[in-house]
Amino acid sequence: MELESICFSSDCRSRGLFDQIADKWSAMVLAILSARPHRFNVIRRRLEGVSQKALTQCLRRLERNGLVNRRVISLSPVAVEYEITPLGRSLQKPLGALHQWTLDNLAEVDAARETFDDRQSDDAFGGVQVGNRTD
Amino acid sequence: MELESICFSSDCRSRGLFDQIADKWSAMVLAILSARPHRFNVIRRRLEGVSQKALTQCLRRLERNGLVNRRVISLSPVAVEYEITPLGRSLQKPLGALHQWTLDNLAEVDAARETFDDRQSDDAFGGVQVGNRTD
DNA sequence: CGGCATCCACAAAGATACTG
DNA sequence: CAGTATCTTTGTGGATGCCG
Repeated sequence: MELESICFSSDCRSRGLFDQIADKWSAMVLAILSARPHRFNVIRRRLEGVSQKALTQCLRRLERNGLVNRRVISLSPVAVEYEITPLGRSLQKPLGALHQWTLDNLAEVDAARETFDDRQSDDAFGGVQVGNRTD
Repeated sequence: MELESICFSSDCRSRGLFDQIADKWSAMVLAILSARPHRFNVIRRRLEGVSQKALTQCLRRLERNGLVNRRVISLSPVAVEYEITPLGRSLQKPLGALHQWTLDNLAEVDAARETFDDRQSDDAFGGVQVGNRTD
């Protein structure tokens, strides 16, 4: 299994990169941009729940890592467009596969969580309810 | 492109799940466990740089989401073994693909970062050095 | 419009110490 | 051995205000 080839040493630089690219906002932004370039506030609106700060940081990171390009279209009023790069497109597939996995296995994960949480409650006080997690 | 099927609404539950499963420690733990079950400190040692707290939390999360099983082998001295579940194995493939991507594209990302960082410095003070990022 | 700067609250990460 | 508890430090998210 190719997974065994993962490098575990603490100075393996792919660790840091993994952290930078594997987040849900990045995955969603790349998905949105895969169709065509978009402007900041359009992305912001489509990504219900993202703060402007979080989106700015996400786009900066994507830009710095070469996954999107930022283009100023016009000044006054300022218009900025973000477009996906070929490198960004290449990342889309694995990121999409991961997202697909969450979709396919949501139910099974939920079931596992219930089992786990029930077991925790029982362990804590033989049957006494302590309030269930809802996250 | 299947990526377009990503759900962007803020109540889409797959968002939260994405955040829970897409982290480097989880990917590495699953990779380690794919060969055979391992005990806590063995995993800890192979994952150079992970804190005991981070690993505990990671394993708890993996367990709660049904990706690994925790088995107490013996009491005094306490021995615990973690084994990957079928669900965990199914997650390994997409996670591994993501890791493979970081390996394949580290150089290209590095180049992009240099370009980006240089441009930032120039923008700030036409040529005056302000200290380069090293992260 | 597309940001950045600031402040605040809270969550997460680390280090250390202790336990069955 | 495999954690838990605690404390401290760092980071992140939200709200707000300002700018070109």
